[in-house]
Amino acid sequence: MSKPKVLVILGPTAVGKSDLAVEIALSITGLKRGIPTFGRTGESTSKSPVLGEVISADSRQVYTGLDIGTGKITKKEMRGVPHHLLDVMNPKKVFSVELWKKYTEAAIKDILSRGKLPIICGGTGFYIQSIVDNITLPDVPADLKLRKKLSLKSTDELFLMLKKLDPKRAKNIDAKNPVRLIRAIEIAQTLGTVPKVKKVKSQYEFIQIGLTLLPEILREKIHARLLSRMKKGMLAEAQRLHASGLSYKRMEALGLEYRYLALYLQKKISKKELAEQIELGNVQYARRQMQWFKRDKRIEWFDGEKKATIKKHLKQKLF
RNA sequence: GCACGGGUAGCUUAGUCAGGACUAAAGCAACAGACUGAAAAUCUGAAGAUCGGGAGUUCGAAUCUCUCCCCCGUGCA
Repeated sequence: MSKPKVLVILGPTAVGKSDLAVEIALSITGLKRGIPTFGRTGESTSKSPVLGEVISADSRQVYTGLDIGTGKITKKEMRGVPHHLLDVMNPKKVFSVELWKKYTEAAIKDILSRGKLPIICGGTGFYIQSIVDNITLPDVPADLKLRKKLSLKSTDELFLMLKKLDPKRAKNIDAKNPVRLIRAIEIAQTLGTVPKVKKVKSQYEFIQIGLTLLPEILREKIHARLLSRMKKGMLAEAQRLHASGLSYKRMEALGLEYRYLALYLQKKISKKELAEQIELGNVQYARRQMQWFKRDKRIEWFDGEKKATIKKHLKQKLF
């Protein structure tokens, strides 16, 4: 009895993951015992049922109201393909890997039970890894009060604290990273130690497809995308978010477009800097994403512009 | 053209007044890397400069003097 298959489409920002996911979802023409088959044309007719559903793996698209700036897929672009894990949290609150994993597990189960193919699509490597490697992280809720208190301390002080609480974790932690240190202290204070992360074999078989583009082409796409987002009213979106109570501080922490949009709205940077910083930030982000992905040797990489090749490959792979 | 201001890593600058541990510092970029309930976040590392060129004064010059070159700014023509 083979495991149910789950498709994963990943890659850096702006390679065209969302489009491909929808296309693949639409090109599945049948399922044999839970295994998809593909149509010759690669296009479903309006009458045939959609047999793939997309689960977003994007740490910012989970938030409501962050639409233009995150490049969230629109209803029209979905072309009838159901999407999960979009708009599940208010941006004033903090989402987490654990939550994503929990929701995603439920979504996969649900999609499979209806005889369809789950397609995880996104660029947040940590989220994807959490489900592919079936990681169990310590079950300690965020203590915002504690975090606030600890955030006033220096990294040296934090490191010393952790060392006292859990010398083992202190040994391999990044001693200069406040975010990591605070989280480790939070866990150690509740559990006594920071337990080792458990990796359990997943009940699913994940097929990870990575999309890449030449750096110059990616850069061009990022540039073009920025212009189109500005035209679509990204600035107004940020204003709307702030008007609805999202602090600039929080907006800055959301990163990339929102970080610089927040700075611009506070008049800390000029319009020219806004554009430059967003573009640069995205290019750097794409590199960081690749840095993460390239560790996972199970990912099969394809040129993002060669969709036909990918579909052909999947046709074999999924059978 | 004359006068004053300016020329220090790819970029923006600190240091020049009062020469000395300057064997030239920082931020950003570029490059490499980490990541285990914040991941578009957070963090690390190494590299990078004959201090515009030359001459001089001095034990010692990015720093003082002379001279040449370059760009911009302001004033005078």
